[in-house]
Amino acid sequence: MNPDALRGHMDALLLSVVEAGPLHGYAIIEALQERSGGALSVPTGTVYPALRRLERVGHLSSEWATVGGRKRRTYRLTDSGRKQLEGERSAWREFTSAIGSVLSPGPEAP
Amino acid sequence: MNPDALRGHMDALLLSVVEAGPLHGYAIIEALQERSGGALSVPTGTVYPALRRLERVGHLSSEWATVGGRKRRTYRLTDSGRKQLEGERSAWREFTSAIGSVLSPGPEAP
DNA sequence: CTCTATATGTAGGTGGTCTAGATAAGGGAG
DNA sequence: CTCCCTTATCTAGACCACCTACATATAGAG
Repeated sequence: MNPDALRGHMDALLLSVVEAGPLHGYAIIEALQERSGGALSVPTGTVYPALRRLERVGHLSSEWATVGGRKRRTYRLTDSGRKQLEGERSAWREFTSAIGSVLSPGPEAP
Repeated sequence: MNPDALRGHMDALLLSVVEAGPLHGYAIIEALQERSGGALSVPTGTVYPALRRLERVGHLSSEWATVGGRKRRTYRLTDSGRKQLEGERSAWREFTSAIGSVLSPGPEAP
């Protein structure tokens, strides 16, 4: 997967993964891999800063938890984040539609 | 359209637009707008350097023409570019599939 | 003459992502 | 006990595709 292709879609991916329930960063990375059928392997150096950015703008909130001696920062979708995710989903549809119509070799039918 | 979303898909768009026949930069920008239903308005500062980059790597070739006193640099898809476009199209399908499966709220069926 | 459309190009800035490395604790293998 | 893998988080710095803004030039309309 070309890294540049993810530009501008990272937020949607992260928000979508934590939609069902709170998750910590490491689990988010695994969830991305799993739900994409292994196609998405996003490095930690991308995910952790992105999560902090999303928290900074208010789309996520976080709290620390300790499970089995391991410290985790668990992220939760805020109301703002839920609205944002809605917007991201419709933006995604518009985006794929626009690119798809340029990429598809078929000429317009009369 | 969020500019970042286009990252990594510009090549596919440009190659696809010149697939049917040679076009010059200005016409390529108009074709992108038209074929996307107005969704894609890519600035000249993006397109011209991108076209030069694609020529540098051999996916496009160019020649100057003068039409009605205006100078145009007309770009043509090379064999290498045609192969590249094929690859870009399949990459696009994989990309949309991967993102789509993460973004879609539906849980996997048993 | 002025303004718009056509047409191409560059310099410099932005910012999200990646690379690479640091830190730390649990648990199994040997 | 020691080594190593997994789990878990974080940051500094580099990269580079894209954008903004500007410069240049001709044709044609008003």
